[in-house]
Amino acid sequence: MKDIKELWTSRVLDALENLAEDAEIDSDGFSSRLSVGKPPKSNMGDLSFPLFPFAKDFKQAPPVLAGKVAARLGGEKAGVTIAGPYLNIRIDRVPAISDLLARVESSGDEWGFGTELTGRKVMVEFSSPNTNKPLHLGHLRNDILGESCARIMAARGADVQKVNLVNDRGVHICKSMLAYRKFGENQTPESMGVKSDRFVGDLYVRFSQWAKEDKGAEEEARKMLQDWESGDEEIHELWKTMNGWALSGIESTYKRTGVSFDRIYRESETYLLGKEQVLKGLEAGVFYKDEDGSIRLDMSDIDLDTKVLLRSDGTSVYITQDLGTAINRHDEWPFDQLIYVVGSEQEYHFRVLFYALKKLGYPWADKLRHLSYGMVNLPEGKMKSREGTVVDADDLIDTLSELALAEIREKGREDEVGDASSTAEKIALAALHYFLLQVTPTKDMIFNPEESLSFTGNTGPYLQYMVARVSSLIARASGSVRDAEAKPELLDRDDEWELIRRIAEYPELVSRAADKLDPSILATGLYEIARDFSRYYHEVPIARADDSVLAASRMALARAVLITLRSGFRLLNIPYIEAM
RNA sequence: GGUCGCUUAGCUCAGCUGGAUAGAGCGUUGCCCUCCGGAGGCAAAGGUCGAAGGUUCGAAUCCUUUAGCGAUCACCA
Repeated sequence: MKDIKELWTSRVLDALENLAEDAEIDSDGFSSRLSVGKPPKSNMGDLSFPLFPFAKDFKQAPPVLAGKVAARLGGEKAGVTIAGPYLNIRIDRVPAISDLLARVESSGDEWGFGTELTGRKVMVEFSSPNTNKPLHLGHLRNDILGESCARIMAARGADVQKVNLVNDRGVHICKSMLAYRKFGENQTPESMGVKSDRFVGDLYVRFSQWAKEDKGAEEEARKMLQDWESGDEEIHELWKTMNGWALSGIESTYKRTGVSFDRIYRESETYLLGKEQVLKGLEAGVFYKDEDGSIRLDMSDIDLDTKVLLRSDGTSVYITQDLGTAINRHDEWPFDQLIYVVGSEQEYHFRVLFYALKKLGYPWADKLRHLSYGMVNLPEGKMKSREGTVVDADDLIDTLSELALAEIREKGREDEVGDASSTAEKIALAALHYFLLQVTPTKDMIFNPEESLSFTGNTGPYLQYMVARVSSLIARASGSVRDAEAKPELLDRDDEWELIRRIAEYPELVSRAADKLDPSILATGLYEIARDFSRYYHEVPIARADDSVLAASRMALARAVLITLRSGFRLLNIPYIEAM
């Protein structure tokens, strides 16, 4: 379809340039002014070229010009019509259908893949959990964005490495450790029968309560951090144990949601990095020593203030280690792009970080990118851990899963589904992931628990349902339909052509999603295919069409729909199920 | 206060480089199971695209101003 579009664009351009030549008009810049669109109604054609931009050159009204171009392109016989100032093109359907169906079939699981990113090494950092509490809804958005973007870029040929920088040290980590010492009574997640990351998280909450009553709590936590940094053995033992609990719990959530990493970095191993770089920068004169003794970055070039890179006592701040880790990573794996999937509240931080690296003279500094995603808010407002309004990731998936299971039972589909609880879990993940991905990443979104649990309308389960229906349609096709050979010329309905067009555009959607780091482009596209197919399915008999050749032709279309949806599911990390 | 972002139907969101009558889902109202899976389909109602200027043949889209909301501006992470 893309080729056809390009072909017609150049034909129209040629026609315009020829006309210009005849009239001795300068045709420079015509190509940049020629745009291609889609007529509002499909019966008007498949491609449209507005001719307003050339009216001035020719000193002719756009409709007159459109008529001349149309005539030159062969007029109606060639599929070219005019509608006022628009030049509309009707694509020759039969060869396009036959070509597309063949391409989808032969690509199979790799339908939608491409090569424009081949050879590019892309590192994607996401998730970044703290080892003092379980994952929450905000992490789920982060995780699915990172995972999905990684898969989409890989589909377009990139060599992707997914990394996770675990925040496993610092005063907040000490807080849950301190709470354990004070209130833990040597219990373990096993002895309490709670998920291990939840166990640690509960202690963190316990600390906050204690700190409210006792002003000395914060001070004790700071003291503990100092002891940790000086290598106190007992504290390190406790730290290892509790981090192990937190991490194994978090990892089981990753596993549950289908998120994975190629490399896990721990802040406890990286937090000392960067100091050297800052000192080198000071020597080179790109940073300066303030009169208070701290080493700073002057950002007046980009209209920002100054930023401390090293404290006056010589210790690191947050950005120091980020400088160090970025440099380390590039040394280890010279990436062409490094994408940080981090909330929009850290935009300032990344501006500073990228600027500092540029000042240090690293040419790859402009290959860094902050994929800044918006906050997930609740209808009542922000999620706040202090107020206990944070939505826990596991709880949320549990709830979704229970609802899905209840739905399966209510519909009496337990037998057809096989393992009902595992199917329910897959439906829950589809609901969750699709909900989080259908919104443009950069925008804040509102998560209404009741509404988002809905399984009807534009939702993940709706897409799964369509896939399940098509799957069973294909699985139950009779032998005569199976054996018959599809004839593209029998797919002559407008709704069939519309479906073909959407399927044909799918690879471009994947490509655009990769380029913009925006899976919502794909999510919307998949929904439209599913919706159109659903309408078609209601409208015409497919497997039960009048004769087996017609049935086989429609089945070929159904198969193309299935292949496309399944491909999209993989890229969006939405589980595929054959029955629900 | 500075910087960045957001504002489209009652609600949640689409709207590709400016192009023909601004689209979905939910909710509301009314239809459709002798028919391949009703977690479905069809239809109706619902909009001065926050406001005001400007650029343009043409603006939800670009520019300026302005209002409301949010984030951010630590020797915190």
